[in-house]
Amino acid sequence: MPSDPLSYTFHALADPTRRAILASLTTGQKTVSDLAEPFDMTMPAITKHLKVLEKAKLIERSREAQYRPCRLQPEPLKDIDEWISEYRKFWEESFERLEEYLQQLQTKEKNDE
Amino acid sequence: MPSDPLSYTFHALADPTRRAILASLTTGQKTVSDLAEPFDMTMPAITKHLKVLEKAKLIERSREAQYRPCRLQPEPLKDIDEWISEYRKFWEESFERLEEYLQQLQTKEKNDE
DNA sequence: CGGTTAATTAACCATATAGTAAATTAATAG
DNA sequence: CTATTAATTTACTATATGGTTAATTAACCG
Repeated sequence: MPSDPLSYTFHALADPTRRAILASLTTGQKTVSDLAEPFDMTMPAITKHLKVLEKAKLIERSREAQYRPCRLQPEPLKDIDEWISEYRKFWEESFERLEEYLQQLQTKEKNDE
Repeated sequence: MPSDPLSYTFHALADPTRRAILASLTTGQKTVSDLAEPFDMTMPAITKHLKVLEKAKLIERSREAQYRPCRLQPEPLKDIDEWISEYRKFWEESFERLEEYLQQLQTKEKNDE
């Protein structure tokens, strides 16, 4: 388990349950029971997922009476977005090549008329 | 190991060696030995990392004589970019709130003059 | 106080990962 | 054909992950 922040974030996102938890938090803060409800999984399993998300700083937790509400912390996603932006030109280039190819096809069709 | 494509991609990216390999491939295709060279790691370890990247469709491989050149396949990064774009508004909102707060500070300072 | 609800911790299990060294495959070069 | 280079496969290790059940902590309610 590499311990640099970017690896932690990617690792935390590499699980559909954890991504679903994040999605669920986009509508506002939730308790652990709220978050666990849609999943066919015991509470300790959810607690573990939340720890992974917390370690990656993707969520923040507080305490309200016996509840421990979680809320989304988008900063690490921003870091991933920045990392990935270095690669954006590669799929944009592919897209340009595709466009070019499609234009060539169209030109060819016109010539065939 | 969740087997949906997005989880595979995030998992593949959750390792600094694999991200460095991808970065190295941005300058063009490379052989396995080329890719292994900067790392203090044996060849089989690199082969394993390449398999993870290949399974995630982040690289594509071919054969040229006794070499097996790798090249970048950016499509899965595009998928991640699309996934993350759903969350973009969250850090943009935070930024807006910060801007708002800074403006309030400035207004306050003017009133204090 | 005693009972209930929310959540975590502890102990455990099966499987996956990340690496190694040694053996093997595949193609080239002489 | 033989030796060399590139890379993979095999077999093995240690550690991490993702889940379970049972026990424990923490705060509220009557």
